[in-house]
Amino acid sequence: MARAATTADVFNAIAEPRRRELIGVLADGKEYAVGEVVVRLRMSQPAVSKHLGVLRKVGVVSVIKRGQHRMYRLNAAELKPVHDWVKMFERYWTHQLRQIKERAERKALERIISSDSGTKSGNREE
Amino acid sequence: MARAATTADVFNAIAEPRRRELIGVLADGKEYAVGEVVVRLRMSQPAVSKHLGVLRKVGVVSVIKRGQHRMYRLNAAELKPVHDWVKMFERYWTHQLRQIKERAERKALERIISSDSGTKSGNREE
DNA sequence: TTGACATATTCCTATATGGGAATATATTTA
DNA sequence: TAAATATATTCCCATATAGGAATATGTCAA
Repeated sequence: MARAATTADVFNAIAEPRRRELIGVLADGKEYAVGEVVVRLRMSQPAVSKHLGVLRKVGVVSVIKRGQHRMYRLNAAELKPVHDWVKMFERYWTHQLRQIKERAERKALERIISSDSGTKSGNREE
Repeated sequence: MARAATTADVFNAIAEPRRRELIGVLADGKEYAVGEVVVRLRMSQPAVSKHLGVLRKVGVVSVIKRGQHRMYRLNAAELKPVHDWVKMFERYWTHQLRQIKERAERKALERIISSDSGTKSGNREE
């Protein structure tokens, strides 16, 4: 099997740096025409259109026609799955002092345990 | 140019669902041998090794040899860039009531504006 | 209608993938 | 030393890219 499509889910869609930049432009919640994004990011127009297309397929942006322009708007709620997933690890870098303390305690505990029964690399249950 | 390598950065590395599952196993902070992961996720051993290899290249996991085992441990701090980036959009889905109210206000404002000067799709500065 | 403008789509190509199968490389044990 | 065990690596291939260039499509204005 090949790599999953960029349009497979939000995680794949935002893996591309240019697309994150794109989202960054739309981050103020206002709507932008393709041409505006082209100017701001100094990308080619087809590139912008394609990237916006990917983001639209996963729902991260939405479009409405207005005259000859297509106005793109961020649909930030679609980024929530990413936030939810990575939030699980928040505690690893917040509260640095508490974290350092806990790590020290854990190491001390490991020392005590390993001076106990040996190295058999036991079956960590199951 | 082709798509960026999965080892290019954390965003690309975690785009693959199996790798997020892998990280999920290591999420308790303990160290795991490859074989343990193979059993827990019911993936083939080469697949696990390869995925762990990707995660190691971007620094999300670290390895130490212990006997004939390679013990993998999560290096959660490397996920912080993802957290930092997506945190910018937190406000869009928290405080739902406030959010709904703001959206209503915005729409009302837009109605007022559009009944004003027309559709010229003005140059949003710059 | 014709032309100017805004955007999307198609065609191209080098590149990397993920998975399965087979195999190589340790390391422990008998 | 040889077998067993744990893990990594290689080879294979179908698939999808991202970007540039060219072009198609759609919309407004004269």
